[in-house]
Amino acid sequence: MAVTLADVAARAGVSAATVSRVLSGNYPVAGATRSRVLRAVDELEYVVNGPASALAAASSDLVGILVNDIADPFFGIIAGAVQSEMNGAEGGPGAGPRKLAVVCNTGGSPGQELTYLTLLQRQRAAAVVLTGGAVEDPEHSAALEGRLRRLAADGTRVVLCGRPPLRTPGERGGRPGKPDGASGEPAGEAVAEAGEPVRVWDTVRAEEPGAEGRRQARTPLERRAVRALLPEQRGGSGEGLGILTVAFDNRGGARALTAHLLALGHRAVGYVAGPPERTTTRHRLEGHRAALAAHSPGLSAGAERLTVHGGGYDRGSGYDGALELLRRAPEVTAVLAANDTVALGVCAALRERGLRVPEDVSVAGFDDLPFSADASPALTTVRLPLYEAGARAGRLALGRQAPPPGGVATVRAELMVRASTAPPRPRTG
Amino acid sequence: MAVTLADVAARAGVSAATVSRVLSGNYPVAGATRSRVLRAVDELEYVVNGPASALAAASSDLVGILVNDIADPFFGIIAGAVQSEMNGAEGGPGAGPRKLAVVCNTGGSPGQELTYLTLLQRQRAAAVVLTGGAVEDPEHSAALEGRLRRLAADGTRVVLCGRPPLRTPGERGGRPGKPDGASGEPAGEAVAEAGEPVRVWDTVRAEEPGAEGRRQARTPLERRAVRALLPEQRGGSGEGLGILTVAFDNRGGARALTAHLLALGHRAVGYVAGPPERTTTRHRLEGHRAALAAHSPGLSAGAERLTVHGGGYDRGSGYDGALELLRRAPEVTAVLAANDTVALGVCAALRERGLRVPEDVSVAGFDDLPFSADASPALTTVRLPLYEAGARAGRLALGRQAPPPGGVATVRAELMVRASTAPPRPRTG
DNA sequence: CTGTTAGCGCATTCAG
DNA sequence: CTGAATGCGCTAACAG
Repeated sequence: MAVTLADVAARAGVSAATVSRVLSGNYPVAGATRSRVLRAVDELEYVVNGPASALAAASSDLVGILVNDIADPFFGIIAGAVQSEMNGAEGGPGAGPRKLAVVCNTGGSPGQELTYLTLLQRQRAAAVVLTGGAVEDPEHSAALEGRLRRLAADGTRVVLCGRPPLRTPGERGGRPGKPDGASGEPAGEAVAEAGEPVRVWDTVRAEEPGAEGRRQARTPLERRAVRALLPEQRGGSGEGLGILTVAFDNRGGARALTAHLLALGHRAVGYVAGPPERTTTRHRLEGHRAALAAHSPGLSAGAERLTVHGGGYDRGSGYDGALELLRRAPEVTAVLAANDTVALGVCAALRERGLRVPEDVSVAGFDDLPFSADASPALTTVRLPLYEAGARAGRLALGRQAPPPGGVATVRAELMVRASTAPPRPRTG
Repeated sequence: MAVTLADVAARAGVSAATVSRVLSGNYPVAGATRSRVLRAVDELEYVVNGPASALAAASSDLVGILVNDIADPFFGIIAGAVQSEMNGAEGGPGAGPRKLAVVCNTGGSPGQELTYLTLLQRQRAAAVVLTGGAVEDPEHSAALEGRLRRLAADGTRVVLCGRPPLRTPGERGGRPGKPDGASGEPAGEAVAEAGEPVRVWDTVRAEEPGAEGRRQARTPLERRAVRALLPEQRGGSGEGLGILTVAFDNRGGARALTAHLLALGHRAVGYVAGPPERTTTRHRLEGHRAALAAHSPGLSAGAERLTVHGGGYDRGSGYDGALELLRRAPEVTAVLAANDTVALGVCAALRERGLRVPEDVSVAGFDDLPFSADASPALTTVRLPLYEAGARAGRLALGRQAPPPGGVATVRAELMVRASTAPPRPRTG
């Protein structure tokens, strides 16, 4: 039904191979032939058959981006950044060999996440980018890790963006690896120190993209031999297979934020956190607690009671969480939120209870989403360079940028002090 | 490198054909053989090669969802709904033949839109869903239409969701078609009448999905014959090729909203609209003007001056637009916004100017996004059943639901009166 | 520079 | 019910 290469070849009076060559553009073709072919392509409105092409070349131009919530700007910004890198890649005329960057919405469900990875593996995706916090259930972690390793082993580039790196073999059962210094150290100071700033790398264009790590076994026989093995025998540990990570310094950011509140004089600081099983939630909470502990053991002890976990990172969770917090600890003079969206919900709840922000209660968010700056009052928050991180993840996924040392880049978080935080009101009476 | 069907077959001691059959599940296989195969699949962690499968079967399991702004919940809700339909489809055990629903972010750019459609066509996507308003540039419309018709002709299901149907041949150069009664009639009444309510259809499961309209020419010879023709000779007009539409009653909704304001007593109603070239903007504006005209010619005449076009459907546009509006027409007692997000920006700007909502100025949005109900004040708006519309679009894209009569379903808009609108303050002096 | 020749991995006849 | 054979449309050697 659809037009094929052969049709174009016939119309241009050349062989199919020649057509293929002008379209891929990676092979010398005479100018005259070239334009003749191009014209035929145009006249016939020919569009390459992706599946056939992928089959023959053993590579596809699909890049999957997994997000936890497609309606959340946090992911929108990252995903958009990843996509923008795909386009900038090669702007050849005609049917430029652009990558098809697509986003898959897992809704935060581990099952969906796995399903999408399988689907992408089936499509032999060129790369997969997993964004946002991971769920920490051990069973799921193992399954996820397996899938990712298999993907990587099959030549799909895997990049994590905004989630911690995969645990290394030495840490089985423990916490995720922390290859840089941005993790759970004593943390006496308030400023976030990140492993590696967002440096501008020389864009290392691979001359033959996709030809680096793939196809370990070249001849058919070798391949068969490898395939006869069971998975355990095949893969090795999977380390060094090139699962890259662009991590956020959530701990450092939260620490800075809490330190800011403490410096203002707050002592009863509530925390409306995200769902407990997510890495992002845990890391931010750890940073918060670290700052409290650094200030005084007493504050640290009371932290548990002042923490409320919401069901998600949405406004509703913030609203509900704030009400619960006020019920549990009406004395709070400041509330930290899981993120900016949650913070807005917190503000709404506070206002409804007749409390002014920041006069009665200070509120702070996280992420510095676009709306935070012009909310009223403007939100004090922690800025994460979401776009830059996403762009970098995109470049790593394309192999257009050298991997960071150790495969992990931690991206700096920056405290943004705005109008929603102020010193606590002096006690009257 | 990756495991293949043949490997599984070898390990299970059967032929490749048999493995293929147990995996597709659409062919009788002995129970014993079946389980043996399944075990081999499991042991080898076999994952079907999508490209190969797609090539052989001439069909893929990719479904593309195009959105204008991935960071906008409006699209998030619709896209999420479409995706949810993909999963519910067939929950077979093992590697269930789920569709890979994937969202592509055009950023509202016509060029990107076309690029993505080409990419999806290249992948031989099973279906494509275009969501949200279209850009009305004639050149782009023509190009877009061409692409869609070719997609449809190639067997890809095309569904429009939240945008008007493709113009019919009789209307070349004119407005998009309006097959139902919800368009630009005199509009004397305030209530939105939609073409067809969101009825619950009997879910018509096609026994052999994908086997309906495709493969018009069965034998190789027939196909060659067809392909030898030029596109113009090939496609026909493209009408009846099954480009389905789930349209929103933007006009009716806007009319109802403006009527509500007029009924409250407002006479100076400002409008912070979206970008002028988008269908959604135009339709909502038309509904607004229709309601003004229905009330009195005088109001209609002044409408132009009270309309400000923003650069997008985001908060910033609302903020800027409101400031511009106040500069141009400080007498406004009510402001309509392009959508809820814009409305929030409008509120922020008004507050900053010292105007209270709704005491000094009433504000209303559009769409009824989740945050609108618990904004402060709660936003008066027009509810569009985004999730239902997306779900329906998903079912249509899968061929799981009978197409609406005429290929177009218009979805009702419902006025939601909340706290952000009130009667205008009586003039003092 | 260009044509010819083999597959890529799978679905699907057609025989058994 | 199962196996062998064929071809989907394209790319990648390998000759010319």
